Amino acid sequence: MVVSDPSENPDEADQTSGSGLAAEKARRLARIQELRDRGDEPYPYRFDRSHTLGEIRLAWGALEPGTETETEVAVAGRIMLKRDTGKLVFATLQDRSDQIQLFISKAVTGDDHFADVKELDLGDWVGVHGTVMTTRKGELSIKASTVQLLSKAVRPLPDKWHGLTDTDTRFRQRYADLIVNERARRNFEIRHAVVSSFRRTLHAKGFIEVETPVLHLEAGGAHARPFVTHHNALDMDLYLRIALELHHKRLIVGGMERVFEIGRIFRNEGISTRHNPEFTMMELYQAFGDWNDVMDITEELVTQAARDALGTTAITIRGEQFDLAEPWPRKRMVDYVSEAVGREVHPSQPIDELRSLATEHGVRYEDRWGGGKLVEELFEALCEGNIVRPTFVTGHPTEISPLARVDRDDPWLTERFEIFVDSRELGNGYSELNDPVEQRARFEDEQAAKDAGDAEAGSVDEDYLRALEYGMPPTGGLGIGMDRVAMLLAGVDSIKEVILFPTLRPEPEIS
RNA sequence: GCGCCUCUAGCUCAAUGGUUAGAGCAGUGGGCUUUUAACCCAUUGGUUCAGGGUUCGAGUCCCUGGGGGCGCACCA
Repeated sequence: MVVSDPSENPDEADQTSGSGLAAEKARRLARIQELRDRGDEPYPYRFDRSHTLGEIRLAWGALEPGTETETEVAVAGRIMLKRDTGKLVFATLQDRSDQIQLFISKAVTGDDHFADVKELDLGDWVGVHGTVMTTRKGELSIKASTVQLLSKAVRPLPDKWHGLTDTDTRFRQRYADLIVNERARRNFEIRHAVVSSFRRTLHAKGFIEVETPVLHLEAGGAHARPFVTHHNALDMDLYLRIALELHHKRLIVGGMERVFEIGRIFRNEGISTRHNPEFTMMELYQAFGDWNDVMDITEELVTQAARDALGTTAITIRGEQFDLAEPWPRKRMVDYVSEAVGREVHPSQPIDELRSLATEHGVRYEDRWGGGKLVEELFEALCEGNIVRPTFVTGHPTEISPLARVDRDDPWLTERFEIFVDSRELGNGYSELNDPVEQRARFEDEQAAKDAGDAEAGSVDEDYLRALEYGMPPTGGLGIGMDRVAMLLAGVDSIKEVILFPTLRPEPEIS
């Protein structure tokens, strides 16, 4: 550890007057030195607490005003507010669970200790021994006998009332955002509740949680541009995964029957209110099931997550109330498009008809696109934006679904669905294609598209085909964007509100 | 990548192109033993994102660059 002598840094040492940031830091650093000079440690190693603040409120929240108890407690947290009335100091202590007032009286603590309390700054961490009481006005408080500094904050907190509002600062300094913005803390509690709820639901259904490689030889399982990295010892490029799918289905071949993973995936694409380059995907695969089974599981997962995170299945989207517990509509993509254009649309139609339909509705297309791709583009342009309530859009054209099984009733379509909520895609699932011969043909189509210049197209994954050749049972598979579910339940419009440290450009200079 | 908006004290915000850029909070000094964003008195603190330009005069207008936001494009 390097300890610098403050005298070597006159910029910081000689600015204890004034009140700029540098002066404020210098003043607090001087206080630290003062404590050490007299033998006190401003950064002690540990503190034993008897209760969290939430536990205190739960147990004593109903005390009558003006009650003094004999109950000795030890609590710890950060000083958020201080109200100094002379010989009596009120402070607001915050821990993860709650905020509770400290009642610190000079007559109780003694003169010397009280002087130290006066020296505490907003932002300091303290451990407090005292008794539970309520004030005359009924505020639940800890009457402190000792207030021990646990960690001295050198940098001042943001505005005590307004908190942090500048989004740039909030996302860059998430630590400060979490300290002062209750809303930010709540969003991440919801996210946690969603993730743990998914795990509980899936464990109860007999799914095994697996961990599969992040570094891939081929970035398969989705259409997206990958990040490339390099392994020095093997001297080869590797791709960060863009999906979990292909490894999971290898495990189904291996006989694991029910697997899931909640993992980070990476897509080298634009950043927006709905996209972060790294995000969290839950994928699951269930042997002997098909798309209907995984649609049912989807409803159950999200509905249960709402119960666990919010205590209700009622949610509001764009001012409209919906109950997640009601069955979600299931409707074919071709039916959406047919409805939007006023006549029957299907990828089997002559390509010229579909192209003129695209032109008619202002949808630009490329000549290499087939009818299936055109139908999807029409759906995205004309229908996607109108879907508000949770909905399964089903029957994606085979052309755009290289890993999905063809619909048992329609060879142009697949047994595939996407979940849409508030115009956003929440997830995707299908009856898995398990015929190795057909899978090879689909891969070869992908490879042809890639060779023709489609940067997001896949290629032939020979190892995956070898796995299929051993035989994959009929399987239903599902992928859900966990960040999007968290957004839905937290009621926020930006994915950055549910990702602790979203991807940002580097800061020019930190002061 | 394109368009629009935005950036002022540690934080939250003011400031018709016109004195020396202000206020609240935080900080500092003083007062106060039941406060609740405590209060009262006094007070410190600025590279107005950066660099150019127009002007007698620029936080304000223009240009270039940077950060961020929103929209579009991209995005299974």
